[in-house]
Amino acid sequence: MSISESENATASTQAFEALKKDLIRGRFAAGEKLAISTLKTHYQVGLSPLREALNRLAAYGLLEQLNQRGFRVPEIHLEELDDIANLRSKLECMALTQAFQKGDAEWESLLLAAHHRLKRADEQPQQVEEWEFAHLRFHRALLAPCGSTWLLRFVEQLHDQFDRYRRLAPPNPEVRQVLNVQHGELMELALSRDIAAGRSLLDDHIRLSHDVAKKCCQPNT
Amino acid sequence: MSISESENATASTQAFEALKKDLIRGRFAAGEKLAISTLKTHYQVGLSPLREALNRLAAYGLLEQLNQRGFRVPEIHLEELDDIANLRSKLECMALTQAFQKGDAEWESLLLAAHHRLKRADEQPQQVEEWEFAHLRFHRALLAPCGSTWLLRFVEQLHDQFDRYRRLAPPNPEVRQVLNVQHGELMELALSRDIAAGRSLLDDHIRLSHDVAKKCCQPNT
DNA sequence: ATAGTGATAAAAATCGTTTTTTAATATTAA
DNA sequence: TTAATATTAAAAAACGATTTTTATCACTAT
Repeated sequence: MSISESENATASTQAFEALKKDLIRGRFAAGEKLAISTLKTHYQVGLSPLREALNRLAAYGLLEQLNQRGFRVPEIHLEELDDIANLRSKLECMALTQAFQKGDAEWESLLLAAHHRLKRADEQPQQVEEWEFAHLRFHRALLAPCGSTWLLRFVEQLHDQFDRYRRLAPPNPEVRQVLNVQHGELMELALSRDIAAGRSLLDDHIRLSHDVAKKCCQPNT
Repeated sequence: MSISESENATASTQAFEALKKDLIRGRFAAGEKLAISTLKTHYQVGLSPLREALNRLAAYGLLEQLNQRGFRVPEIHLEELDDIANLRSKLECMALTQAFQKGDAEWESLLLAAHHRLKRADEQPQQVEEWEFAHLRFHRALLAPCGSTWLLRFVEQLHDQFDRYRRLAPPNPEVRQVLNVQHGELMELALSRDIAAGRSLLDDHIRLSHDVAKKCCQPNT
């Protein structure tokens, strides 16, 4: 997703990425109206690049844009979480099938590496953002060779949407433990190209996170 | 998609919609670098709203954004057309299944109306944009009650991408004739809730357009 | 008391200019 | 002649100020 090769990022792009992270992390309340002048001082950017970032985020679906009355954080709805999770399952299983068919030895190495990094990050439970990033990268690596740019794009977008809901729930070590085991198993199934088992496990994996996220979704439905 | 309720649209939104239309219509050459100052005079908007529109279009996938070097129209690639068409088939068939299950009498009426408007538009072959709009609306109406906001969003996005390719091909009355018959059949199958036949026909429908579009895709692969 | 109207304050959107970065061209050294 | 460097021109990005729109609140009339 990130346009920037971490170097020459414009103020727009930096603001976009910082805001995106904070929106997924839950720094803003659901339904909250964003005060542009506040954001301006907080993110230390001018008005123009900030507005460009907000426009991108609205087009991406992490903000709502209301003509002549600014931007607001989307509300949380149980039905939307269900929609996101269900579609995510379908699209990721689709991608997994193709990835298992097309993935080569290079892919296996990268997946192994991503999994290792994820396990390492899991040993530092205080560094939440590092784990989140490693987690995202593992799931990306798993589906990367599926061959469809657009499918990967939508999967990423749904993953971001899903994470916004998931991260409303408080950390749960037991569940985390299960999810981590599943990551290892997904990697193994990738190596053995077991499509049926892979799809089934990925589906369980998403459903488990979904169930946890659901519990924190009741208040503002 | 359109944020504006056609009234209080901001300059950003107007520029976004005008540019989107022109990008899909093929007013710009594939790969072309957009000269912002030219666009400014052409669309009669200031720099800020124009840049906001360009940022939205890039996030939507109708433009490429290169940090510090502006915006360009994406290249045309046969492989991408295949990707778009294949994914579009899968997602639309998914949506069709759910729509046929959930659609009610109100949906049937709206679909009937949309089909009628499409047939009328087809009698005025010189008014291309009117037909295109009616066509888009018919396909929207067909899948509307599928129950998944996100699926509809992705379907719409792929439809726009697909149309950019499709509209590179010169008009073909014979093919158009077949497609129109299929629209009527799709409507009939919707009324009779024949999911299997509906999926199969929708798949054929997309494949036929795909095949036509393919022929105009060779030069710059 | 309530609905409607007008004035005021706040915020969003837009504009024109300045700064920064990239691209093109010319210049110099190997 | 080629490659590297400096210079200039062009374009993108960002800023600060202005305009426009919306929201708030007081006031008036019913």
